[in-house]
Amino acid sequence: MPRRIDAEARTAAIAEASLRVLERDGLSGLSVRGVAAEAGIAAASLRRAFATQHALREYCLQLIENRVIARMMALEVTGRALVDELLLQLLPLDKERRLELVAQVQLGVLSLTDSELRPAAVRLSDGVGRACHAAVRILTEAGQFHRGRDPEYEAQRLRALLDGIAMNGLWSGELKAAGPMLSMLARHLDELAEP
Amino acid sequence: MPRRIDAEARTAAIAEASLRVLERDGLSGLSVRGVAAEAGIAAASLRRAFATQHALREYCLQLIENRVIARMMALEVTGRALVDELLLQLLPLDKERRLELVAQVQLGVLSLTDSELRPAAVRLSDGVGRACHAAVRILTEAGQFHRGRDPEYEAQRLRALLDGIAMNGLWSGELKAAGPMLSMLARHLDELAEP
DNA sequence: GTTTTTTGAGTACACTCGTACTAACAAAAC
DNA sequence: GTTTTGTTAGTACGAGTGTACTCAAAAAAC
Repeated sequence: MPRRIDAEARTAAIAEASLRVLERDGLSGLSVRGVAAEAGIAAASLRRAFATQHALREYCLQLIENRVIARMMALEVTGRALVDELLLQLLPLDKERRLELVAQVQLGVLSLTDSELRPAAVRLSDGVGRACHAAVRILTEAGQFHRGRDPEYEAQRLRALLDGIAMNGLWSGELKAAGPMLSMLARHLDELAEP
Repeated sequence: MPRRIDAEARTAAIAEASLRVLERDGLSGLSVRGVAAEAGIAAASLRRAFATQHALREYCLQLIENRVIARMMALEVTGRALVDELLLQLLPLDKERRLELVAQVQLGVLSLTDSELRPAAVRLSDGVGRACHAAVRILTEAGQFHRGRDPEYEAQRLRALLDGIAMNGLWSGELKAAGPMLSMLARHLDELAEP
């Protein structure tokens, strides 16, 4: 009976268009009409996939989480190299990751004053924290984490540092700050193995 | 001839009302009518002080910078204690500082897609960087910065860490994260004096 | 007193917003 | 073929937006 049942692909395509709109026009551009135009569909079709704008914004955060996790799962290295690649998925090093991060920050800031959106934003934020704890664990197993250091403290400090590097990278234009971001993170990880 | 010439006090009062609106309602609440209502004045009076909404947003960033700098100038301690107090002015430890930080992040994120607002946001961001460089310099002069460490690297890392701590503090509710933020920063500063 | 300037309140315009409809068209399932 | 479902286009509503006016009231300066 149904004409087509690619509901998942449709919602994903809409959410990806939303991310592009968020990076180009910011929060004010994330409207039903604007996203529908970016996705190349009718506004009514969008509202069939997402009944409210809140559902759309929530799914955007979900999509970002899914994309980051997918990239992390696809990594095939181990030890320190894995930690490097893991954390690099959270920095705005190329167009794709910058797109995700800008969208995440825009929606995250919105969640500060939109209580409905907070749970989704907090979930994504918690994911970053888990990744940093995992990074410390992997370093420990690889013998690249000095036994005298406090794993819990270092995980939290790494998380804050990572967020700070990412934010500073956002203020700078596109790729200008890719080098400094990489070297600072690498240098910090190096230090974890020593004193 | 003029009725009153307290133009500066008026603009400052409006901008302070804007910060309150930004924290309570977010960017979407920063409208001419909304801010005028919060400031307790007529919308026409607001538009006499700020001809465009862009001028209002720009002055909000200016006001935040002025307030932070004023607090820093008022500090009367030296050495490590000065560094502590200096950096604490940039963390959301109480209502006033959280208000400023939320407003700053809201406008900063807006500046990502509003090129007119970028210069003001970048100026404020640069101020944070200068504060971190000053912090490292003060620590060095006080003998609390190990000679083996790289001042430039440590200043940049401190800046990223500070931003990250601040952002993480924002996602957490109000004062819940004040303790962890303080201890993490203190511990990091302690380490700068050693290895 | 009069004059001058700012404020306050109100109104208006053209626009966009989220949301909710309708009606016509297209394609797959039976 | 018919039926069922999804897409499209269009319209409509009430609300909010930035911006731009007008006009009466109020207060300081002369």
